[in-house]
Amino acid sequence: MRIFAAHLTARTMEYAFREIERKWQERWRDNAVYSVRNDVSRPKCYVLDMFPYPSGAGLHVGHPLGYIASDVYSRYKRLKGFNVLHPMGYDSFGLPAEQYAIEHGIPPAISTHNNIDTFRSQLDKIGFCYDWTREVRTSDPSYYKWTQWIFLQLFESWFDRHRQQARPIAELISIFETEGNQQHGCPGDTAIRFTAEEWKSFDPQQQSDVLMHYRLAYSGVGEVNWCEALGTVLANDEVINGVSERGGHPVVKKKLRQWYLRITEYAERLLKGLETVDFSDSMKEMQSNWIGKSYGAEIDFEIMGITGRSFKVYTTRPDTIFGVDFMVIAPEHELVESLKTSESAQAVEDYIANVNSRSERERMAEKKITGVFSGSYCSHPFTGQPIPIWISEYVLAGYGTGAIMAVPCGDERDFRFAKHFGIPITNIIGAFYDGTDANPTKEARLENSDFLNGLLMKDAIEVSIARMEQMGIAHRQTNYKMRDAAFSRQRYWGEPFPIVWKGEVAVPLSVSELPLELPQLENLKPGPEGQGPLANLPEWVTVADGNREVNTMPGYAGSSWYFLRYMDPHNEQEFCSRTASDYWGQVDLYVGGTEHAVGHLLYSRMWTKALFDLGHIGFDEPFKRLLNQGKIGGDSRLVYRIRGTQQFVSSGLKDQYETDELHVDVSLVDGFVLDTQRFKQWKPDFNDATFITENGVFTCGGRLEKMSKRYFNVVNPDEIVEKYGADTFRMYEMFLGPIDQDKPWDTKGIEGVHRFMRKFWRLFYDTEKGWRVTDAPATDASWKSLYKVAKKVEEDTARFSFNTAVSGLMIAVNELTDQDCHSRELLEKLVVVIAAYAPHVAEELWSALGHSGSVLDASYPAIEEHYLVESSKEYPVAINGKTRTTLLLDINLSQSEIESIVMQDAVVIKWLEGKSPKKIIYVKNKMINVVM
RNA sequence: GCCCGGGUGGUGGAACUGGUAGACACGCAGGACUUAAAAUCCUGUUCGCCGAAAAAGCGAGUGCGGGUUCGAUUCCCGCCCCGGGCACCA
Repeated sequence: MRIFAAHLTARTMEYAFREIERKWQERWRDNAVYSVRNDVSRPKCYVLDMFPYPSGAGLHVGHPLGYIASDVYSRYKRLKGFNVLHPMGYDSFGLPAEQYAIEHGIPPAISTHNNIDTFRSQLDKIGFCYDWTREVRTSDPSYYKWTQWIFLQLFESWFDRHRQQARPIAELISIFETEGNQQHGCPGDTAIRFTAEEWKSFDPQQQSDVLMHYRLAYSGVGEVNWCEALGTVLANDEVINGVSERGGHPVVKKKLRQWYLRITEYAERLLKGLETVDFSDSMKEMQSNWIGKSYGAEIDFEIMGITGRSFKVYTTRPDTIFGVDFMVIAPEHELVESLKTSESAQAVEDYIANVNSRSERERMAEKKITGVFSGSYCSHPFTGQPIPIWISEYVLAGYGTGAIMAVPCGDERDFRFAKHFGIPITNIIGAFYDGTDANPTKEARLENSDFLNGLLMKDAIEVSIARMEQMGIAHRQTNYKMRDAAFSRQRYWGEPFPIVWKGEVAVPLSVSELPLELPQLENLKPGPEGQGPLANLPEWVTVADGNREVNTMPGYAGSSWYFLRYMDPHNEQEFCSRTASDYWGQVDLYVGGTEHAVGHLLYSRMWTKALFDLGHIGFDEPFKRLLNQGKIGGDSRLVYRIRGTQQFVSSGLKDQYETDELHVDVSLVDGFVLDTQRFKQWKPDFNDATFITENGVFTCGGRLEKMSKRYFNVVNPDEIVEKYGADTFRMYEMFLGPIDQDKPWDTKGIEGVHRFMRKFWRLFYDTEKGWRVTDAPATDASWKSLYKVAKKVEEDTARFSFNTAVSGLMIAVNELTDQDCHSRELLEKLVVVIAAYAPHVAEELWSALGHSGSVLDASYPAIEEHYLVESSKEYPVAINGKTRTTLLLDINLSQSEIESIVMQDAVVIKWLEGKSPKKIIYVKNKMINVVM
């Protein structure tokens, strides 16, 4: 098909990547090459990138790494015959846009829109195969209509612990009407118990309050960091030493009404579900640590002096019951008031006041031991001895019962507390306790432990629980560290809650009233009394017989279900049709960073489970397989200035002077060599700079660190694409190393990949000879090279070993060049093999080879194994495990044939020194080892 | 402190199930082509010893010290270092 080559000018015989890439990007767009239909007749593959927040800073070369990997994988699967869903969109609600609006007066909707445009234009240059007709934006009312709808689904549901699934709240109401809540204890407040008759006697307000304790999305009172001077609520990391980070104003705990998701009800299923998904072990580990399941017992202790009053502690080590030297309750514990005595009252109150002045994060970070004696005692259930009850912040109100039994000989924190306050320590583990440290062992034999004496601790756990259960003072209890997720923010730029408060009753909007649009608002200052900015819009807040909820949803609301919307993005009747979700199902490959390990991934897993329970989708884990890409670090360049001067010294000589180190923009440096002229112009300070060079060259120092503007080490993908082309950029990002590892960016290294691209091009075109493809048959050696690389790219892409796939392509191109192979039949297949990695050049050559459609509609070549079969192999021959020579041998030789050949070999004879070998190990197709 | 990753040439990395350590690149050195440069191509490049050099040969070598094995980057035990996550969770 020389016709196709004929119109090419000499200039285009060169690898003109800029023209090629522009041309194909336009064609892809104009012909909607990447739009995907929900074609249920074809096998599906769903490949998804983690939802990006469109930040104003733009992309650096580290950001697209995961996108390139998922793009390569998507294209590869399409070549293998799959209908591939590969969408992209924006998690466009969020705090940065709101903060930007407050500081610059640009409305969040506008700045977000601009950021998305920048983001998109950067992505487009890299040549991704996203189906942009499916783009979603969480801040778009047509999207958040369904976020609100799902919120209402959660609001109208409760979790049936017997069935371990969500059910409609209406079913709970009918249960209450027939049998009260005897079978379904209240997750929000275990003290709530009622019969059917009592339920019916409740007024609407009481019924509403009870139901709120069951709902999966519920409203409750939570503590926030309240800063009176700023009139706003602060996040934990905005509070330092009890004052606000901005301005240093005092911050106090304030109880505010908040929304929560009852994710704790799903703890068990979130844990179990990990067994069914293909995530890395470390990712599963992080999630299960976060969920934090533990087995133990709740034990009642009688308080002395208050007849009949007792309190519960939670412990995982009931076997240590005789080692209890004191009790500790959280400062927020409800018994604090009743435990304090006239002598202790002042100290207790001072302590509580001090604790309240600090954020939870600070309390957790606190290393000092603090606490106060409550003034009261409880009695030991077996010995009847009095045990002092202390109050300390190291016990958290939200975990277990908010009270512990302290066993200083076995628990590090209890030990330090006892030492600090001079509380005597009982030893129940003999020599395992040395008096200088607690020992948390379970292997000791118990002493001083009455009926447990002589038992191994791990066995005594069961014995002690059984005994205490029998006595009616304890029961087994499984606990989870995880807490319910706070689901409201006192902010503007988020989804409004579809809730109207009528008195104290939260009334949901009806579906027909959705979306409840976020009103335009000029002034984004906080509302009165810690409320969000929406409280400043009374005309929006006030509705007939009620007030709208003024909180908005947090960032993770929209991102918890977006993968479902991509399946059916324009559906105005449903969040996603069941037909679409049944077809596309789970995300087959989810690509993103580890920073979302416990937040986003757990929330979206919970939403998926709830939607599954309620019958809206047919699967309960959203992501079948997770690939975490590593980060690309920056390679900074440093110059050394002699202190107090404008004289700079080359890095090899810097130790001879007293110097200060400065970061220099990496674009001014070639490798390590500084362009001193440009450096002088870079900043006014350096106009008069002088340089002490080494042999006329000024070299910089280097350091690997985070890619960041302040280190001047940011490399913009736009520049790389402009200089080398998108295909080279994609290939190079993949070539850098294993996708899941962190690695430094080295712009210098991209040259090698670009050389490879040109070498590949020259299999087809030569600047002088023009089009080189011929109809001559390829040699067997060439076919072997082709099928070897086809097989390698296939296997390596499937297991995400993109770097080795690229090196395989390099080897193939090197071999085919050496073989002077220009066979059309062979090169057509090679173009398909490379297409997923370098899509633009593949399209160009596919077209030049005479094809009219996209190369993506070709099929990946079937491997013809017979070209790969070897008849002989060069075996390494080792003497005692050390390779001494090699022998080219037929692959099908027997052990005895091998032995006789090996024994005649001169090198082997030399090493044997006349002795006969003990044995000869022959592993077919691997190696030969002569053991002396 | 606990948990999870990871330590291989000057650099990024390869070696997939225990079988020729260093593929493929970068960089560097030398050479060809060129008036010159760019581009391209060729040769060499783990370290040490031996040698004028090349070839050949020998020794060491995958963070350190042991072990299992005919054979260990790979498996086991004990350390060291780097990166990440969690951190009073009873």
